[in-house]
Amino acid sequence: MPLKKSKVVEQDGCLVKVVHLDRVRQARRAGLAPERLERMSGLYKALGDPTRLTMLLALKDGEMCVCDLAALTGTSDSAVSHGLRRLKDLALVKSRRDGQILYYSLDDHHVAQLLETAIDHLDH
Amino acid sequence: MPLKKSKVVEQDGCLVKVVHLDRVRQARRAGLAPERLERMSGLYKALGDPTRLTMLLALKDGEMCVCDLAALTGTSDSAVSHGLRRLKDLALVKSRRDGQILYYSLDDHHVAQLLETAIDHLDH
DNA sequence: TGTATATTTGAACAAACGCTCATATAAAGG
DNA sequence: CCTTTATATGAGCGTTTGTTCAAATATACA
Repeated sequence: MPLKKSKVVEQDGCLVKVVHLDRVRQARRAGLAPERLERMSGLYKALGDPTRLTMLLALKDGEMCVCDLAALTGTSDSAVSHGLRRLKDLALVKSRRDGQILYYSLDDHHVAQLLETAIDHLDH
Repeated sequence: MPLKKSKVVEQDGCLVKVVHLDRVRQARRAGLAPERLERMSGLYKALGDPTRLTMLLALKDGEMCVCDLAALTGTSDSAVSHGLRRLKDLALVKSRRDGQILYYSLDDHHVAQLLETAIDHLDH
């Protein structure tokens, strides 16, 4: 079997070495637009923090308010509030006010599914 | 409708205020073990970087070698290698050697599913 | 064996992150 | 109104992160 050799090609005005130029081009075509890629990694980044993740997993079973989530996660109300804002900006959670209390819950069923899929992967 | 009031309870030797103590206790029971939570957030953290995410999305369509991924992502071979090691430690990718070249691919179908689920969420 | 190619590894450093603290807003009740 | 309670917000700060650079492996080939 003949072994592959690398070529040096121009890319954005720079010289770059590649082994499978066709494969790289295909990946570039199939890849996400920069804006969507940024959104997608931002989504994962938000989920990649134990505190925020604990909140989301808890909200899978029903709505909770800020100070309950603070008691659960063992951090301050402030930290929880900061975290919830990020999750809300990404449409992962939504809130409902009842008097002074804001009840947070998962934004839609996609979010729970997102969590389930990752949990499935945990067991190898 | 009577509005909820917060209680102050003891937790780990500290005083913490909660509104729905029962709800917090339920969430604590249902929650993941610390070790699994850490693994899960570590998984998301690995996906939460544009460079690594670009690699994974590209590998969905077939295996690629390090320098191809470097050309695709616009970073150095070294950066790609560092990234791939993290993904490999989390069983997100696997590698196969053919001569001097290492071909990386998604570890199993779960990974592609993990990516698809997130892409679905992107469109609201 | 010696050179070239492909990838890995560790240290170093700037950038991004999550928390805390102090302060601000919002709603309820006296 | 004024106070209390629940949450939000911005600045500051120590930690983590991703990249680069230099040097180390590993395989192929002359």
